Amino acid sequence: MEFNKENTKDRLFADILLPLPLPRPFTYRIPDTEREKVNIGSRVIVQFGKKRILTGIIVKVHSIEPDVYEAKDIIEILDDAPSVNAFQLKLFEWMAEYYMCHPGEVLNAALPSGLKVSSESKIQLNPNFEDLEEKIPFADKELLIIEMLEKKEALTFDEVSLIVGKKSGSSLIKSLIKKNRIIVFEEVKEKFTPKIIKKVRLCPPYDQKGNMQELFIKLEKKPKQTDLLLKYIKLTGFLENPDKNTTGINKNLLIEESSLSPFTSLVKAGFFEEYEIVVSRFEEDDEESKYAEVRLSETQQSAKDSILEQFGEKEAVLLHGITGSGKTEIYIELIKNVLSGGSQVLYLLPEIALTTQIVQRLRKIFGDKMGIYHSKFSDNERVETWRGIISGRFSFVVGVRSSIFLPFDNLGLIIIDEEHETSYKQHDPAPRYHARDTALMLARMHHSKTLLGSATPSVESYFQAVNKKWGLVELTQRFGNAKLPQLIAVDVRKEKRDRKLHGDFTGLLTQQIEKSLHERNQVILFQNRRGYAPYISCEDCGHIPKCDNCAVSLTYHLYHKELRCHYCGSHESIPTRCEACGSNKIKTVGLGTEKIEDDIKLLFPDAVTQRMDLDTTRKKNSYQKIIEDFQNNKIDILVGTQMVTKGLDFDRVNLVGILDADSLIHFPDFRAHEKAFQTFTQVSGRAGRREKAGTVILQTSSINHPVIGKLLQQDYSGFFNTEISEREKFHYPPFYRLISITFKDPDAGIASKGADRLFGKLKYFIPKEQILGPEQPLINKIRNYYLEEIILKFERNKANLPAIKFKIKEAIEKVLAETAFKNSIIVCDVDPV
DNA sequence: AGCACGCCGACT
DNA sequence: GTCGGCGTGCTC
Repeated sequence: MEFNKENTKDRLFADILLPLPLPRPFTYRIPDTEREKVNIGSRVIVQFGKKRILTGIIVKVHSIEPDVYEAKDIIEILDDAPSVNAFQLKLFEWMAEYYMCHPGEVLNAALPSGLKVSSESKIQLNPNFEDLEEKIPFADKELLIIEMLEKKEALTFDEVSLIVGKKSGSSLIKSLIKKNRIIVFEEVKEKFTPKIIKKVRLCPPYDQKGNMQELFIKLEKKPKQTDLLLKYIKLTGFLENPDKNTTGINKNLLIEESSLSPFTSLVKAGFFEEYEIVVSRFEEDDEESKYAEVRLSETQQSAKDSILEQFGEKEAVLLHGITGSGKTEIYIELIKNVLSGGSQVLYLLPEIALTTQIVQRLRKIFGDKMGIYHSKFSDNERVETWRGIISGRFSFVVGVRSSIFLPFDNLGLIIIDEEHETSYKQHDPAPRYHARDTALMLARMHHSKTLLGSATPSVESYFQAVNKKWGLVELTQRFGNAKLPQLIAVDVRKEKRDRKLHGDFTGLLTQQIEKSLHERNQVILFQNRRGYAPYISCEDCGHIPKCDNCAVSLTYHLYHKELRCHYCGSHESIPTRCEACGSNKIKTVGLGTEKIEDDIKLLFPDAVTQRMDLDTTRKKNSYQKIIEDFQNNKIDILVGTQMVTKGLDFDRVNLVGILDADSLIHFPDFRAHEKAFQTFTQVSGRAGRREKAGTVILQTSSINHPVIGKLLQQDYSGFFNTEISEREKFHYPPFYRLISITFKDPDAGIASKGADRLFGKLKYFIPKEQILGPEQPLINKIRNYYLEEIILKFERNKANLPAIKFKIKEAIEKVLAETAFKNSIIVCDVDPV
């Protein structure tokens, strides 16, 4: 409902949603000067508290004057047209309610920081300063600052520190304020800065071809300037087509390395003019974009038809297609359909997949209609994508988790690729949302359809499909003639008995690696653990070094020569002697990617081995570099973590080794089997992309484990059936919904007491058998906070969850209000992954 | 979340 | 005696 801003003489107020963890919007007065610009969804600048300046969003306009407090004025309305639309506001609200957080936290996660104004504290001389008798003494450094302010008018705190040194900066400022010599003010500025390039063109009348002769005569005795003019003519093609002068030329293209002075003379003489234009940070195609042709196979075509047909009655369809079955082409064709119908498309991908080949491929097809939203993008680039959607420049966005927040107003299709990926769930700061589930809600709001794709669907999604809530399309053949890899499990225990083990490598695996290398093929080795060894231990007393802040053993990193904590990132040097008993017999236990890399280099000294994990890909382009090297056959053996399981399609990989299947399978979590099945299937998919079938070797000590069995047969539905009955039996998703509540406190006793207290409150409205815990999680201390966990289980569609969530929040507030728990933090995670 | 106002220890 | 520790409560 739009408030009639013309027909009222009343004072107008706006409820402003602020990007803070506060329960409700705040009411500000709209100054008469801003009345015309008032729109729901527009950004405003307001003062919040004594000095904070924030960007908020107008969520309501009304004329009800608050009676218990004086509403402050909105400082400025930043937008002429809303930056946030009604769909988004509705989605934010839904997320806050569903994920048990504050709407402001959702807003904070949603708005790219380039859309928030920042304010910076600056100092200036106090105009009212009077010291006629000059009796106030100033220190030398203070005088220095005053001198600077007389020249520059205003300085930031950082600038002050630069002048007088880092330590004394703030104390000098304080002292000057005290002496009334300076005052502090807040400078507000938009963070987004458009990209501007400097251009050059000929001034009239020389923009006419006929006047060229005259110009050359004028420059007769100036060879440098003549050269520059000739260069301009040559680069622009001015003589062939004088219209080219209107678009001019990039200044730095004209100048290049040469001296500026001939150019400056030409400008001064009025022959050239310099001007600036605002350009996009993204490349633009000049050609009228015509979608490149993609030819679907018969199977793909019928899959596509089936998807469209099922969209007729269902809001979502799950595309279950084995690795290499050609899902991407189907997506592309569907996207084309929707785009030509005039609707928008969102294509969600996990972070790592976005860095790979797929984006270039889509770019070739969709050209500049396609926007990208990626966490490695700068703020300015993100704002351009955001604005590009509002302006209609982008009707199709490929993006990561957070792209569900973009200002779509007419979605026709959302594609969630690699639907099972757990990285779609945000863990740490609130909102702890799942992009897949949120996208389904977003689609519903737009009356749009959702296509979920995976080779190994999550149990939850597959359950929706087999229960006919969603449509289901299955692709069981690899595209073209590509063969499925052959999976072999090797019993590590048996090999150990038979003394066939080479360190951590079974006889079969070493043989196969040798064979692959000999055939000039490539090998991928997977180990889901980075570092050299998960921990080190003293051979004499068994002591294991632990992190001081977290309840985990420290991982041994050979390359950096340190022990590191994978939870808080702290590190220390490797001890030469046991810190408990002084023995120097310290051994490494278990294996990580570093050790595998090391051992492989010893076993196969002639092969080029590269490691790919968090530690080798931290730098911006290192991931890309490794991929390229691998693609160009500069690497024979690639050793890596999860990272090697995603979207790497290389023809020459014919062997994949899974070093230790057991650690994933036996991980203490109800989703461990699912995760193991998915991960192993995904890595296996890297082997053998063409006619030749690849080989996957799986080293395990639990050769008879059912998950291994299903995996070897690549029997997804068999796996699903076993898994789903376990889930039903033990009351887990998808039959039950989970909410995890973590109680954190720097004191272990208080954490435990607090969790008990919360439990006591919860049991009044939640049946006891639906509350698990409180219990210490496996890792019971992270970053110096002790953890206690309570898990709540609610039978699907039976409980009134919104009401229960409300009561949970009340209970939490009550507990936190007790003084004993003043340092405690309580975190709710809805649908934890 | 951040920032101010407010009450107790080690220093110019 | 003050500077500064962070504890509590509020922000339209």
